[in-house]
Amino acid sequence: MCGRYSLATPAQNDLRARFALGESLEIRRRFNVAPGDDVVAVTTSKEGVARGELLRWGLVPHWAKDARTGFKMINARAETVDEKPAYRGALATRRCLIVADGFYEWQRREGAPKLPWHVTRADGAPFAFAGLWAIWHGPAEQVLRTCTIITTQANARLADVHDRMPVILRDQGEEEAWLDHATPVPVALELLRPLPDELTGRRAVGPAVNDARHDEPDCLDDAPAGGEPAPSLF
DNA sequence: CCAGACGTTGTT
DNA sequence: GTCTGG
DNA sequence: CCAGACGTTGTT
DNA sequence: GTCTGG
Repeated sequence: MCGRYSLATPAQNDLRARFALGESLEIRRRFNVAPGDDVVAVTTSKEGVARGELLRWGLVPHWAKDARTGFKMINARAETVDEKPAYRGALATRRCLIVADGFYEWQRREGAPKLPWHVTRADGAPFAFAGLWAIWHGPAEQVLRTCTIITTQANARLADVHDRMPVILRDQGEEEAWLDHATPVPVALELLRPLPDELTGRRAVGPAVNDARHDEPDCLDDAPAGGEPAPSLF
């Protein structure tokens, strides 16, 4: 799945050019983005123009009674996203990009603490998750713009760490197709594949990332020696 | 018809 | 809002 | 995803 | 165990 990620790339101007985020959007270096945070995203206006904005991670559908619903909807399964009532409408008209440069997966181990891995593109370049977004009108004048990250089966490169991974669009062409309102849903669904093994990089990291409130560079530090999976005793 | 869910992951 | 289950 | 709470009454 | 908050 995808419950934590990074956008640590220091070159903000490169990000603005690469993803058409606009000049005014504030882009902070993030080492530990968690559900409930405002995240850097690209949506499409009614006129069909891509624009950068901040969306709260955790989709709150327009019919939700309260905003806490979002914590249950941080991911949408690619295999069923066109069937689920909570996502089907968004799939047709509110697809978005969520800008990142890595994500974290926790590997469960017998007799040892869960080991976090930082997964990136093999070349370390920033990328976009395939996402969906929604607008929610709360009590008073409260308006929330929220999003979810689509997940799929993990590729072979990550199979020993976890069985799910977020959908990372492969290139700018796929990103434009995902954002384009003219792309029919069946065509958009074809983009929801695992990143190819040869484009995937991974590195075990230390426990700093475990705490969602800790958003510091040491989240990316190498796992301490002995943190790698020990040979099974049996 | 009304009531209640609407989500994913991992673990038992 | 829309679908499913009762 | 992980971490941390999981409760009520009454008083400030 | 399950829910909430980050």
